[in-house]
Amino acid sequence: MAAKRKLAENPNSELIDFLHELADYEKNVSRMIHKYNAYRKAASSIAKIDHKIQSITDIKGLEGIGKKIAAKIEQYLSTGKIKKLETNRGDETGAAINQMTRVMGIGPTHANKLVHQEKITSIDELRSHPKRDQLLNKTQQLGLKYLEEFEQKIPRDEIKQMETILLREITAMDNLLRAEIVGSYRRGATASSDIDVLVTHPAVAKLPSLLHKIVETLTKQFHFITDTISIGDSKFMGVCQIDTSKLHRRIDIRYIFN
DNA sequence: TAGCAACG
DNA sequence: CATCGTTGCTAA
Repeated sequence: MAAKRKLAENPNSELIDFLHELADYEKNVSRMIHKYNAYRKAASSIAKIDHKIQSITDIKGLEGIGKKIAAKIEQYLSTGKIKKLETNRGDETGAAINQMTRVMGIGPTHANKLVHQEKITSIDELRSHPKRDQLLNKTQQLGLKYLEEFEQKIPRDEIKQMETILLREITAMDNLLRAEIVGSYRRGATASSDIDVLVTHPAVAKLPSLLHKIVETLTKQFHFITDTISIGDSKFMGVCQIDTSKLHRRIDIRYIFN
């Protein structure tokens, strides 16, 4: 295989990162979803520019860049910094809220509640909190338990091994069932953030309970699935592990029935 | 049971 | 890339 070339970096990536950071703060901490959208829109406009922005005239009139954001970009161009961003970074409460949102299932609403009502300021404090299990629903408890593992990318080779097991065991259950790994793995990625499985059955009006059956088998017979986050008739979200020496991984199984 | 929160 | 469908939780 040809050596993988490093993707040419966007000439304005630092500015784009700053805008994303401002956006996240508005969404997670200030709870201003419209400001969040405005920053995202501005960032995506700038991402389309293929040369390094030299002056404010390069972006004046660009879609999604109004007075307020233009002023911040001006600050960035002249000083390399954005005051608002520096202020945000100095906000310890805001930092705590952002930490909480690292946990799967904890969004802006719950993160704010944990920090403002329970005065929790870090992941460690959340872990050791006496009321931890009352403060978090089941999804969030799993998210906290596996936080560091879920933040690790899954090497392609590991997904390949999982693919072998999944395809074998699912077709063994019913030889009409077809399973395939989709998502970034399917698109050739060398590492993925989760495993995305698509299961189809050619027969019409097949029982919706088939997904439950698949999940039950992979859990009880093979101990491949270790936890269920949510399960309905068409979508399973959970946790799996190829063997006990490997990390726990996020897995989604979608079942398409006609 | 509706409506919110979170995920992908 | 954002919007929307699916799922779970909880207040009413």
